[in-house]
Amino acid sequence: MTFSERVYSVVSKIPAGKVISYKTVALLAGSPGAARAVGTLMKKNPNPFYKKSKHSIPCHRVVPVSGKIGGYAGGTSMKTKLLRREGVEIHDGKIAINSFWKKHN
DNA sequence: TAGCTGACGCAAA
DNA sequence: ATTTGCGCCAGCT
Repeated sequence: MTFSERVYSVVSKIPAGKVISYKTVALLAGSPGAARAVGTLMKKNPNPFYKKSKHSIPCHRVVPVSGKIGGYAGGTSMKTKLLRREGVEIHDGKIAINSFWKKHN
């Protein structure tokens, strides 16, 4: 199991309506300080969520710990729309703290 | 093998 | 509250 495989595995488990930070993904993937590397992987994402296959990766649900939108291959405005469509609360370009996914719950 | 890059994070200013 | 600088790590020339 490579780092990238673990990352994609974690991201694919994020429930709709919730988000997770790059940092947390890196942590769950077993490499605590690889937040930046996670971003690289999302950009290279081989399975965009809209394919809706069971292997799709909802990369739009991965955001910065700062609560801002962060980047997105299809444009940040698109990323915001997608998140809102799934029920994520975004006010003035900031994601509500309660929208962050917690692995327990 | 050796740099270079970036959808990040954090601390200092 | 913002902006800037620097460290980070895996992937890609």
